[in-house]
Amino acid sequence: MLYAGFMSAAPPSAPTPQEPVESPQLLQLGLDDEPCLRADAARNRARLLEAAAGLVAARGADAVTMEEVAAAAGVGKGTVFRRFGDRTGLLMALLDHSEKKLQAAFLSGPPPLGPGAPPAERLRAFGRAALRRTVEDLELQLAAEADPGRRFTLPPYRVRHHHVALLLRQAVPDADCDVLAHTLLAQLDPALIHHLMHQCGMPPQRLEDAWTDLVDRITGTTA
Amino acid sequence: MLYAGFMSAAPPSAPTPQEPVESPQLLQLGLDDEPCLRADAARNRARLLEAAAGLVAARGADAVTMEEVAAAAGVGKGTVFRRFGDRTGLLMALLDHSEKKLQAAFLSGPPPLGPGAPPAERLRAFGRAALRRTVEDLELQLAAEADPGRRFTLPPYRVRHHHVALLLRQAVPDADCDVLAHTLLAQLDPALIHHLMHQCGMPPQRLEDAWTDLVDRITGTTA
DNA sequence: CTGCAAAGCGGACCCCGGTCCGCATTGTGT
DNA sequence: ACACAATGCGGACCGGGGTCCGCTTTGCAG
Repeated sequence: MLYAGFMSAAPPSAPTPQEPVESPQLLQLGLDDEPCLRADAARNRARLLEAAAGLVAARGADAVTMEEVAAAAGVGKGTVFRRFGDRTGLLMALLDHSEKKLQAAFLSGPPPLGPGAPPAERLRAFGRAALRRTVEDLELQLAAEADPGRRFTLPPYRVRHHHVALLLRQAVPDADCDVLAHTLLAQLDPALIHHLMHQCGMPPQRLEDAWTDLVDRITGTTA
Repeated sequence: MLYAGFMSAAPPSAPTPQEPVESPQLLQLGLDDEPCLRADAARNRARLLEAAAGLVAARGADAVTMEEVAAAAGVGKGTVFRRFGDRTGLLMALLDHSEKKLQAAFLSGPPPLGPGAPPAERLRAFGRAALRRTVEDLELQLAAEADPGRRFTLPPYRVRHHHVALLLRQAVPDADCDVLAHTLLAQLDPALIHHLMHQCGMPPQRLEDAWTDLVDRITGTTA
């Protein structure tokens, strides 16, 4: 399970010794953020998030430029990138709160989402929850989708994948659950949701039904 | 089924009256390309493709810049964009030939890929073929992935989706085949393939097996 | 062969994401 | 209180994708 570098042919010579960003690669399991920054840094971070949220809300995620955010927060462009790594990082930070809430719910909340219900049941609940959460701020999720290559290595995805794979192993021990989990998660991909809802005009209910049906087929359960 | 604009909040005022590009939005069903260009245009197009192919082969897809391609072909940058629309367009044009071949094979080739075999059988064959074809030039496919939003509206994807949905409707008439087809196709996504093979170290055989297994589970077949 | 509209060309230009590095701010040890 | 690392800041800078518009080429009609 080495989740290292990944840039195709980039020489891994110097592992870029300066890289605070945030939670560089590790699983974000809920409650680790903000590794005690310096006073001014913390203040700027807060300002940036606020400014970004405001601009995004006002003009839509992909009409907002990094420089604008910096300006609105009253800091320099470099500061934004130092803190959040890149555009995707900033956008993800904006989504972080609600993602954490979802994570908490399916990792340790009450059944059927959390532990306690049978796996197939939990899978169905997971899909419903994730779907609704995604629909809430679709636009932002969409804009936060990194270049296709990184998608699967981003912490939020990894957590979801780990969870779904776990449930699958309980429900269908004879399947290749690692791969299957990716397939299931694909049906919750913001880009797909957007396509189905906004371009094909499907109602959210249909997506929930499709998820349920898929889980039923794969686990062999009949609802 | 309106597949219009799609840019979230962009004013659709002027539908950009000049847009030759190629096969703007329609299904590419095999044999429509090159709507008779002017002599010089055709020559430049050929030169560009050749130059691009050369550079990509030599230095890897994402180390090649549009300006380089233009220079190598002895034309101006503007010409590249006029002909191919954007970077993705150029890359896709490079993949066009092999994609057409695959399309021909599953649309009208011999069974089990083409018509004649039972649907579940055809689905299995489709996955195998698509998988192998994708592995062949993974890097290019990866680089050609557009921004996530456009993925599902690109002609090659639409053709595949249409095909898979058709087979599904025959095999499992009671399911939501439109959505299900997207789910199946997700397992053939170049980005996922790359992740599983190059970052998780899975052998191609395992992906083929996973596809077969998935088809079996969904169609209820046991073969 | 010639004239002329349409089609195509090309490179200067813009924009934006991302980097870099000399300077300013912290906060800690004494 | 002071000095001095370490940490962070910021804006000049760069590279590459994509656009624009005046000029050239093409090829058709007469």
